[in-house]
Amino acid sequence: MELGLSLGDASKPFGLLAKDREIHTTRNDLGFCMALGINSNGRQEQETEKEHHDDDYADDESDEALKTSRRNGDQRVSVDLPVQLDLLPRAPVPRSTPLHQQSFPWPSDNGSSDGGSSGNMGIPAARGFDVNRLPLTAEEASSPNSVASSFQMDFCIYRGGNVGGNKRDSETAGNDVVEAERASSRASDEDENGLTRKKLRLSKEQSAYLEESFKEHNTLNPKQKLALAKQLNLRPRQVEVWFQNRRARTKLKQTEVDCEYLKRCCETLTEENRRLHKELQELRALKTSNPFYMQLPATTLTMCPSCERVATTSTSTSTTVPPSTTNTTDPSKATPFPLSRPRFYPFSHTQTQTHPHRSTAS
DNA sequence: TCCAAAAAGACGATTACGTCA
DNA sequence: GGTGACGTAATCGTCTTTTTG
Repeated sequence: MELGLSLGDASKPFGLLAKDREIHTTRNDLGFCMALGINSNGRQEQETEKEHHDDDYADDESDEALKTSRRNGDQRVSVDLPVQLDLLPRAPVPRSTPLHQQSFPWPSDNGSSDGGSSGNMGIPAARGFDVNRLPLTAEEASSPNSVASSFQMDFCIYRGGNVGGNKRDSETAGNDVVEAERASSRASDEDENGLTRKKLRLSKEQSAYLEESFKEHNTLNPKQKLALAKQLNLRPRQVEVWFQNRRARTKLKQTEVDCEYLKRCCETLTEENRRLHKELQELRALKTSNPFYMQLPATTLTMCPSCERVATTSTSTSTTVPPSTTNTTDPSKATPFPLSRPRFYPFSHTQTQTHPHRSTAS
């Protein structure tokens, strides 16, 4: 099943599935481009490797190292995106930061890449966005859900100065320090009761990098997730949640666009319906005023399917009526939809013409 | 080969937190 | 400083698909 919607450039053929590259390359041309497709087996190819669903990054790492592929390393990264939506600004995303200077370290298809060894993309490992992997005390380490780690990220970054190329002005940094201190206070409280939900704000760099990776893959397989988590020093669960929320936002935007488009279609069709009603009334009025108007045998009214000209054929003559000369409606109110259905123009026409597509004998 | 249970992932709905006007 | 709106990280429940015994 395929469903495609393209707004902004109807002249370009709209390809579905495995066209995400094309969509990306034509981003400058498209204001909005969306594709929905389901491949042959009805779902995106699923990553086969199993991964724990946990909140402990350390466990993630150790478990991941012990995992073996159930399909002999069949770590295929799906190319066919079930949903493709490009709602991004036309301006290309600036890649001036080191985060964007290199491609994403997606594990190769053979699964040989561990993400960590495939390149750091210019990101200093464990520096800059170290949210959860900074040195933990034994107590903190025993509490993987503790928010102390996120506090440590903030505090470490700004206490340690410009770490990892995070260039923030002193004012922002000062606010962050205050925020970090607040987080520290909360963290200590939360560690005691463990009830309050923790929430961290991803840095701009992290968000930008996740955004870039989302443009390449809107879903992640476990290896990709782990690699991304390593690169950004986030927990895999955080990456997973971010992608989940990002997909939800994309879908929401997509729904909004769909609604707007359907609304415009509805308005246009309503206008067209109103116009046709008006035309019908005019025809009925004409018929009433001239009761002999449509007394021709039905078999004498024919229409050319190609040019939509109505020919009133009699035993000896054939009269064609060009639509443009007989349409009583305002041309400026013509529907923007291409009207492919045949239209009947029953006005009498004294001028006898030869139908261009048929001989008078036929 | 069939089947049920388990596991994993995705999604929708919702909550809760951080930021800003 | 308080407050509401908004964005978003995080959680929960459910469903679907795949794997496994």
